[in-house]
Amino acid sequence: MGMLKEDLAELAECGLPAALEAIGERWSFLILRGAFNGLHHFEEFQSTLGIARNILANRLGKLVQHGILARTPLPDDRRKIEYRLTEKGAELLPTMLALRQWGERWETGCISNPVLVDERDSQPIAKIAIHAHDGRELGLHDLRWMHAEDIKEIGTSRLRAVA
Amino acid sequence: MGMLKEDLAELAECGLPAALEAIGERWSFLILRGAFNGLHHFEEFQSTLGIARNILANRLGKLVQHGILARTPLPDDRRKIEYRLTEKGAELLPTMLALRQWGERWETGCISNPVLVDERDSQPIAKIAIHAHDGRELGLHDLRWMHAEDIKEIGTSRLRAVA
DNA sequence: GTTTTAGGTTGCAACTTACTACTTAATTCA
DNA sequence: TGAATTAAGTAGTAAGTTGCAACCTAAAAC
Repeated sequence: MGMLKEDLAELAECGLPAALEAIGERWSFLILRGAFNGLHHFEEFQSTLGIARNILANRLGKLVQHGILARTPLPDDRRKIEYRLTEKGAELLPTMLALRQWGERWETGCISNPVLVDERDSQPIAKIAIHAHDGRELGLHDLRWMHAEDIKEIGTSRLRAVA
Repeated sequence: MGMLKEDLAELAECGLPAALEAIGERWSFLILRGAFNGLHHFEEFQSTLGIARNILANRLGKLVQHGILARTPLPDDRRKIEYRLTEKGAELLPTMLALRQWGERWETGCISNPVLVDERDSQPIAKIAIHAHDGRELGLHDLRWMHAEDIKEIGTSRLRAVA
């Protein structure tokens, strides 16, 4: 994969540091995984993850501040607080899956429950991968770094995916 | 997305904690991003990222231990150590991109340099997304968690993607 | 053979995390 | 209604991690 040795300063501005600021602390990612798997309450997170209560309170608070989780007291039992993924939080799913798949492939060596499946046919999802704008899957050698300014728009078959 | 309220114990065994053990510490991810963008030497990482030298040494050491970076003294100047991504490390690229894209979409609000493009047509890659085994893109509502044991193999059109 | 460079290590202060016990408010139970 | 329980969170303190600056070592350059 060709790299640009220049523009290293620009690295500091990319989306990664911002993302890590929001979810890069110890436990944040595991809390999110819990949320994706159906945990919604303080005590559920605490007993499932075994995290210290003050750290959990702190992390939940930060995730809420960042708009990743929504905090709602339930109307029928106002002691109970429900933490639920917002759209912003839910959009971390591809990241989570990619990291989990990597861990399964290179660290644990085995696929673990529960498995995410396509609702239509109950078959496991494909491995998270890099695709061209037209849908072709790209390997590491099909890729290059480029300056945004140098990219020429061409007749885009089905762009819109780039966000 | 349907969740299973059971098997929370199993969460502890999934690939995520293992992955986080390897790259979940502060700075590790940014060091990797540097490696993806062409950094190879201690002083390059240090001056580009502004990380403390002892922390950098510690993190590089852990990444090497985990087989994510390879450490090679250069033959023509044996003071110089080259850190280079292994295959295992390079396979973190989808995770990195997914997280970076999320950060750009939800935190910084803008796309930043350098951009990863398809070498064939120099167009930016598609957004990292979740796909069915047959290649259809899946939204959050097309997904369900399931026990691996309950999944029936069916005539797999082009499986092999599941890892 | 002195100086410079690359890649570290060391010591210490500041910050973060973890463990345990306590608090507060809403709900249930007797 | 009043006592016990539960959900969520706070407080105190010990242990671990991070960050800064100065120092070290071996190879290369002058």
